[in-house]
Amino acid sequence: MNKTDKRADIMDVALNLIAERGFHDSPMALIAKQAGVAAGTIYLYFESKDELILALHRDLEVRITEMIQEGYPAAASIREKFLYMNRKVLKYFMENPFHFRFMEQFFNSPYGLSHRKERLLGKSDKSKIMIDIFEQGAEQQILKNLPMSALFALAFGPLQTLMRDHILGFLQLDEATIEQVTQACWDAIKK
Amino acid sequence: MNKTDKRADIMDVALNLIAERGFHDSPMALIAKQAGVAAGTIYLYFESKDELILALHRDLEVRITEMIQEGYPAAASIREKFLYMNRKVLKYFMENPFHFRFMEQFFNSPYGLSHRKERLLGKSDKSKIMIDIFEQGAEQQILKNLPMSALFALAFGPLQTLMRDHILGFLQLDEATIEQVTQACWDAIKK
Amino acid sequence: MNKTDKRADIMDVALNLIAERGFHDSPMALIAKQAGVAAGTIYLYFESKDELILALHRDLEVRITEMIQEGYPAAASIREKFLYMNRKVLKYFMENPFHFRFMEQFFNSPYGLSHRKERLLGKSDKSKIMIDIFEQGAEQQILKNLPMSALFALAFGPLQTLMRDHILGFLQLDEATIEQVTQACWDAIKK
Amino acid sequence: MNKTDKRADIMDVALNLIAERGFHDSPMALIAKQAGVAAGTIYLYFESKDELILALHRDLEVRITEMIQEGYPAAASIREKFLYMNRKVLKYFMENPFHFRFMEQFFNSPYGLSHRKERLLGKSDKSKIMIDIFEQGAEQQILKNLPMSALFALAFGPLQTLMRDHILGFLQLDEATIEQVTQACWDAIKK
DNA sequence: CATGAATGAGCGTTCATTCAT
DNA sequence: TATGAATGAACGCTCATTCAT
Repeated sequence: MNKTDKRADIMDVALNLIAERGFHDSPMALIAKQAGVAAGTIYLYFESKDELILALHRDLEVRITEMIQEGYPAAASIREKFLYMNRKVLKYFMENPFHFRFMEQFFNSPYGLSHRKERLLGKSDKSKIMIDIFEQGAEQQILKNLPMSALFALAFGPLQTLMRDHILGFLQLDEATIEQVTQACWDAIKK
Repeated sequence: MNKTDKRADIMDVALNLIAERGFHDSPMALIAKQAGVAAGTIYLYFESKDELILALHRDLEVRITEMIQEGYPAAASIREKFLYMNRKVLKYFMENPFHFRFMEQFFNSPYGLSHRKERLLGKSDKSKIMIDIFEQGAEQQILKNLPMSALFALAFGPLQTLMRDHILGFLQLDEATIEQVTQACWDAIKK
Repeated sequence: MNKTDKRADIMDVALNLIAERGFHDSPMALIAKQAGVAAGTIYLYFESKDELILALHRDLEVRITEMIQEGYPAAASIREKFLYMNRKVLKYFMENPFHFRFMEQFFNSPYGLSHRKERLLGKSDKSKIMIDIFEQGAEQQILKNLPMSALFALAFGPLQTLMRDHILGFLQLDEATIEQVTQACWDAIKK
Repeated sequence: MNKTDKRADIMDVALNLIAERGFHDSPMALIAKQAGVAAGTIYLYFESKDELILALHRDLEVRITEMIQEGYPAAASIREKFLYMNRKVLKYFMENPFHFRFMEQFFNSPYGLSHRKERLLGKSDKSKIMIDIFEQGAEQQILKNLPMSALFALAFGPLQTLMRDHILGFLQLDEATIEQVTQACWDAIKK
């Protein structure tokens, strides 16, 4: 087992534990035990628990960005781009509910706050596609004349609520509903 | 200072602390100190930290429910009812950002989960207006043919995201934007 | 309700609580509540929890001493005196199991230790009858030639063990068994 | 210092503290301090204070059982077996007064009660020798016709009382007295 | 690199006692 | 006398982090 393996094991276990139980109910000792390493070993790969959590978040962000970019119909209409992205994000989180739960925990914690504040100026890669869609939409007068973060809220807020309900078992998302909701989000932002 | 004062002081301090720092970074000792009482005093009014948190939630729920019902245009069209409610909720949370932050913390914790599970069967008063709007809308074929929780997500998901951004300072919500967003939410759910 | 009533209520409740749950699981607040008085009221009658406990012990000691002396066959043979006393003590505690449990708790605590140490010199009233029996027995060469505390142990140790088992439900003491055990204790000390 | 050392240190200190001061006047912090470890360290070896206490009891029970069985005259007469055991127990506790005090505390607490209740059905090893003696005695018509717990009380109750007095300094037990008392206990149970 | 025993500050909670009313 | 709200030291216990091996 090489260095990368152990690091990956730790991250994997930590992601799942935190997604299921939250930061404060995921002690380092438990993460270590489930990852099959000693408690001290985690500190060879991560400076602190905070660093581990931030690393997990960075990791997820990269994976999600890549996922969105893969197969992105760069040449299609704004509407099609939007529907594509929305569908894809929804399906990704349905297939990876722990990633969704982790992200929710993250943004609902001091980590998330400072993270977002840092990103305010230099926009992240993740947002690039969003900006692509929303700015093009504004130029072409296709979208409502709203601040970008308002468009963002209208486009993704519902997905977040929906995912939460789905993961907690309050709702069964099927293909047809996903399609309708995705379309409804478009209705919300289009002019 | 009478009994109610002290209880109210504790709740007030706890609400603000928890809204700003989360449950796990709001020790009882700190709540007590900021409320100007001894640590043990909190336990005269609340059985445990959990009970304090649940009491805060119950309290907020009542206030929010009352706020929505106040001036509710029961005789108006569904669209007008919806716009009224959405606007009002948004304004309330803008004026009481700590209430919003607390609620977010609450629903993103074991408390919130079990709370929602309990409410699944016997719908709460809070939801009554929602159900009023959504069920009437379905009957009158005005709204999209979606599960109620999907409609709920489309109607309120954006507000949540928006509020978060507003509170964290990423966005300045003004009257005009509120009006546009509210309208956009209606576009999302209407047929 | 006069002063004595309240004092008596507090002592009564405290005795029962302590007998059932022990000293440290009988908070003053609970004693007060069950006695129908305020917590502070106890301190009008007793300086502290310790004083309350010591008062309870003194009270019981008096009652038990009186009980033994009542009907004591001062003119009978040593054997009959002894059997009388042993039977009577056993029956008393069977009828007042909480008194027994309290006494056990008491002697098994710092209170009991210091209490006994104090009594070492000036013998208590309680022991007077014992001394009567044991010293007479020694003079008349009826009893084994043992230190008084050894005789005491042989005469009462078994009763204590038996009472404990009886109260905890490990044994059902009936008249016949009491008679046999009492006789057996005599066998142990007689020459 | 190896793992066993630290565990043993903690147990040793806890035994002595509890024997002298009782369970609720022996805080974990004090045990830790006297054992030369940090408070948290105790929890590496024992799940809780309760577990520590139960472990102490189990440990003592084993030692005492072994002590009794060592040199037990299995082939001798019932009387000799009984005298052997009684003498040995008495001497053991005289040499290890803290073990006696601990056991007293233990059986005079919720721990002891539930422990005895559990043992009522599946008799413990410790009792095996007792049962050996008492049942054989009953069969051979040597002992009084009494319930086993009554015989037990007559045989050991006095030792308990005696030990208590000895440890508290109210009585100096010498060889001759031990012998006489042991014999007196036999007188109490024999037919 | 890896271990895991050890640390100790900090947590939620209890309760004997006080004191303003 | 009587109250009971208020106190705060002390408790059992957790866990992120360190360091000798």
